[in-house]
Amino acid sequence: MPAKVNATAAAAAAKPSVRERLLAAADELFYSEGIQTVGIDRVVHRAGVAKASLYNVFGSKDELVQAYLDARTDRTREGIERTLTRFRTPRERLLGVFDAQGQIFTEPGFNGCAHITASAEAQPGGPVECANARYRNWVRTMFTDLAREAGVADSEGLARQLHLLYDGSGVSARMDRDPSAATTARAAAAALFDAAIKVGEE
Amino acid sequence: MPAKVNATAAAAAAKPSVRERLLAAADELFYSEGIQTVGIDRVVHRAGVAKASLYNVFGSKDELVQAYLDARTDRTREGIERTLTRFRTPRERLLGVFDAQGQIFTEPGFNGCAHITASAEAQPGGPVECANARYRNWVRTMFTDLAREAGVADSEGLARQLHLLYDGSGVSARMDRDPSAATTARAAAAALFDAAIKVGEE
DNA sequence: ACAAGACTAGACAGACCGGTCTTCCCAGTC
DNA sequence: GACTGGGAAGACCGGTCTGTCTAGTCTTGT
Repeated sequence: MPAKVNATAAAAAAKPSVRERLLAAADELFYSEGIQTVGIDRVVHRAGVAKASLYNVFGSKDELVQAYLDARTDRTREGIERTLTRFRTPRERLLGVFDAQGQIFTEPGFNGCAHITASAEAQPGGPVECANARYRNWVRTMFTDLAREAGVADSEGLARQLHLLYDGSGVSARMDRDPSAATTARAAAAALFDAAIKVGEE
Repeated sequence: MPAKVNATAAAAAAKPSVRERLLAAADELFYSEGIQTVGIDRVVHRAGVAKASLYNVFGSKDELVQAYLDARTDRTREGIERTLTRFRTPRERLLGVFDAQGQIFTEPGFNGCAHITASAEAQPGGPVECANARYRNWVRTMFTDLAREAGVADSEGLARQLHLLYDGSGVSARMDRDPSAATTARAAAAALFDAAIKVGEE
């Protein structure tokens, strides 16, 4: 057993698994060019993997897309959580989400929120919609938790407002090619937060 | 000349022109199912028009898409302007944009902002991006004008914040299937507006 | 050494795409 | 009644798509 673990670990170090290579290729191509426009052939070629392997690991393109979106969700969550460790006060942590967003916006190759883009391309009822629901559920609960920890009475209501800013910021950063949308959203979030706190104090 | 005008007017009354039928069909199909998913054949069949006629009126599918988006922009503008006539005070008119949005969200067949969806499907640099830039430019100047008329000192800054809410509201209404996103956005807009007015009074 | 499974390479099928082109019909005009 | 031009119908072309299948190679455990 240890021998096998070492063997696979060494193989993973030398070369990522088929699944990882496929996910990496799918992420690069789907995110930058769109899901519909990128065909399976380009993904497998970029991954250096046979087509049959793709259909062995994932059953269809739809499932590959779903895995790509779920991986995006995980990476986004990790990035935000890492950024939030830099902040101490609850208010800073709440607004820090938009700082993390601004950081994402300035990364090379940024092309908007992958989930919004994928939603526009996918037909309703498919696995893409499920992945998007998971993502949006996480964002909302994150905002709700941060608002509650900051002492906001109507944490759920503020979270819904901040989620709108979060989505709108992503849309603007992509369509207007304006990374400063994050700072605009942060300023608006600060005003909404302060107003919500003031209401609670009354 | 008058005879010809009467003839074309009568024909238009009896049956919309080829261009109008194509635009109507494109609007129904592109908006509800997506641009990439719907092929030219389905559009011409729905419009009751020959394929050659489409390529006579519009040079390509891309141009048809552009015309479809521009028509959407016009209809949205008319709808919002019509709604705003119901409001008197500048504050009510500013927030009335989100009332108009809420009305759009509850219309049957609502499927999100057509421009955001189209942007996700189109490749950058194409005519779709130009149509989207026109739309977004109009939205922003509308918010800026309304904010200035309401006496907001930093009308441009508030307009950018409200634009984020406007976009986020459209995204949420589509992806969460929640038309109440408009009322959430309206409440947030009211808070941001009141905060902006208060800052100006200091 | 050898068997078994994982993986690659690529042909193939069936469907659909945007766009062009031909053919035919039919209403309006002299 | 002959002519004409706009539009309808749809065949057709080259290309691309997803997904399947075959055949061969390489690795790994025994």
